[in-house]
Amino acid sequence: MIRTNNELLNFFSRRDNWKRYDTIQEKQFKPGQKLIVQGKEGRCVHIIKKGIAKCFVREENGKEFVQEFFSAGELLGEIEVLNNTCSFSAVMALTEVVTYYIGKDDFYSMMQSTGGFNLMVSRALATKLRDTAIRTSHQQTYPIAHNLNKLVQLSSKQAEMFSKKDIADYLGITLRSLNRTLKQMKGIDIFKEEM
Amino acid sequence: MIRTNNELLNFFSRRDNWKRYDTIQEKQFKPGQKLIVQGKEGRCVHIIKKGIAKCFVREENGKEFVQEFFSAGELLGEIEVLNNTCSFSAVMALTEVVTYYIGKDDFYSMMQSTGGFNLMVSRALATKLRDTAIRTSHQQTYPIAHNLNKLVQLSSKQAEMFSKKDIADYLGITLRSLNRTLKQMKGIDIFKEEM
DNA sequence: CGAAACGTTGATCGTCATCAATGACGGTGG
DNA sequence: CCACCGTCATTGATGACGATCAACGTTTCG
Repeated sequence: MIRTNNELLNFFSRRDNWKRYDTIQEKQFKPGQKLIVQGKEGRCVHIIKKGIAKCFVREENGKEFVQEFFSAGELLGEIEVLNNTCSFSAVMALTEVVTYYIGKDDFYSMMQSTGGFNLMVSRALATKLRDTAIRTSHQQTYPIAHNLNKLVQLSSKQAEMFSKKDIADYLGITLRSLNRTLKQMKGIDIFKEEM
Repeated sequence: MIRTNNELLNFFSRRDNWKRYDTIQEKQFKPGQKLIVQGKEGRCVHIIKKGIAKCFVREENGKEFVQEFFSAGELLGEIEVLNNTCSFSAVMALTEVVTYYIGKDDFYSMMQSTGGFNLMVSRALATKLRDTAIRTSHQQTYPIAHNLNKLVQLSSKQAEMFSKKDIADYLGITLRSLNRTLKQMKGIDIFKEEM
């Protein structure tokens, strides 16, 4: 549920790997603050040093859909930078978040000249794509209870960090429906006093 | 609906760009034949030269979910190769398909040494991720009619190529529901005699 | 001053009604 | 025979409304 990327985290935790790039610096975000704004052009990428952020889309009908929760090592904004497009989703800090900020040009420089960095980026993208595709398929083909069950089993501890609204948006359902389903599951399943 | 990638297509249409790699060769697939089998380890990637293929997941409950339809220039199998994993989805030729086949090792060589190729791959991944994410969000937050409407408007001509079952699986709905919705829409909307 | 009483607010749940999507079954037409 | 549709029943998810309860701050009274 919360994605991380150890490879990138390790890479950036060694300052030597990037200190020659001017624009790279640490940035702080308070809970609720946005790292990326939906509809804006992408001028930089972030790699999360610590904290948790949610990536979500606000649809025209007002509904929110949570693409993913990101934490240490995850790459943000790379899609927009690579394709020269505006961002289709927003990223907001849920906890205090610290990132490594990288300007667009430096990001491209690193891709071209810093050994292995392009592979790391490609792998990060491939993993995201894989996870997204698997999740999509599951959520489309199974009812709420099944998906919620899976989610709770995987991450009942982590789930405490999120508001129920966020979890509902992640599952693509209403808060009301989430509560209803949780209620039903408590009767049947193992997790009596979770969440 | 049918994705293409001109950048990669152009690159591979110039034979000089890749003729020094031993494993690269053209491969042919007849309609119904599989380019990638779900659950198998990824040992190669394909770039489609011509034809149309569908990428889909068979879930444990027997349902099929179509991730995407791919055509000229699209990259297949890169996720598995980059992450050293088994494929979570299958790819099957819908029409006659011709691909550029690239063995795993050559793919990595090209990423490292052939100028600009790694950027092309990253961009291809980024585009796929973007499209997938946008589609997911839409399908989760809008009813069938809305999504189907959008799909028909974008690609009423292309749609003739596919079986209705595939379109239904792409939308994550039943064939029955697809027919029902189409019927309803014909009464209301512009496309009287489509599909 | 401090404690009890009050009102406000937000989150959750019971209930009922509604809509969206599916399933079943039989009929029709190419 | 198969693809499609009419019909009806059913399940899944949502929406609306009111009741409840806990949290919190404010008021009131001894």
